[in-house]
Amino acid sequence: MLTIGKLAKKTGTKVQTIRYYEQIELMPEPGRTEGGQRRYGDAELDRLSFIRHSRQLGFSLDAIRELLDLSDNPDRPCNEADAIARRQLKQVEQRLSRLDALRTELKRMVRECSGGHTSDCRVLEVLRDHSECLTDHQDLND
Amino acid sequence: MLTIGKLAKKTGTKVQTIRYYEQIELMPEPGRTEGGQRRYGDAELDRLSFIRHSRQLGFSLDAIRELLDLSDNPDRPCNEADAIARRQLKQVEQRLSRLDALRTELKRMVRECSGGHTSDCRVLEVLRDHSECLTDHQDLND
DNA sequence: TCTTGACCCTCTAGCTGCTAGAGCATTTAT
DNA sequence: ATAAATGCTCTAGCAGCTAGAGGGTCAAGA
Repeated sequence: MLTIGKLAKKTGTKVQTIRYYEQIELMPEPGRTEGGQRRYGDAELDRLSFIRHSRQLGFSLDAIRELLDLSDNPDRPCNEADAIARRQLKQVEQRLSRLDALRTELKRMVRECSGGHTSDCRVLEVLRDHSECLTDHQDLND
Repeated sequence: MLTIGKLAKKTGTKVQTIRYYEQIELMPEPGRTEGGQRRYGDAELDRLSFIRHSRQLGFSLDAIRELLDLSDNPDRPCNEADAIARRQLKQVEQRLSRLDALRTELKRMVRECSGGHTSDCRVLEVLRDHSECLTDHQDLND
């Protein structure tokens, strides 16, 4: 039987976070000692590890809820879990390409820093210059 | 003179967001009509564009506050702005490498989906299997 | 000039995913 | 028996917005 602190250590989660997961019903209410302290068994350890692992992979708590649900019902078709993973993959790839563009831009900014005063600092200039970024949302009538 | 709605459109910001920026003093209090509606000029348009552009590059509101401060004081040395940009670049690169690892893992999960029932779904199995991820935080005494 | 509809106002509360702190109780080792 | 370490609940806070209620204002057309 594990105290909440030990469970936290074993899973690399914070104590508060575990209680939070209980509150939002991602983790079940555990048993308690006479004095009212939580005690956890292996099932909870597994579940929390699953959650933590999923979080590290960038799944939202809602997605994790779905995944836990699927894994609690082994008769449901696998493609639901697959779909969640695919959705997640798509999001990750989108984030990656955006970040990649940012990196390029930031590198350019840093490379071109004048080294002088802010009045001719390229970093600020790039940020100030919005001539190229008025395309997406710009309504030319206004 | 722009209404808040026009300003929002021109900068691709939501109206509520502009008011929020005013509230946290990232944007100045604008002039008002007799009836109490906000009216904006070019200075505000520029400032908001700067903010928006910086946000798109992933800067935090705090970082943006610093940057705006620098750009208001053209005599300060450029390297402060440079440092902020470098910090940002570092963060972006960290996020990139983490995301890249995630993508690999997710791709593997999706590739190996059994197509059958969740009971032997690789997606769930990978998530459940924490044998490799007990290294960082694991205290072997517990 | 009046009306209408699009816009604007403030205020409060909500979202995600935690995290921190106050003030107190329990557990465990010595 | 005592004291340190850990646990408890409750409330509030963080970033960075977003949404909705319940109303007021503005500008264009009839």
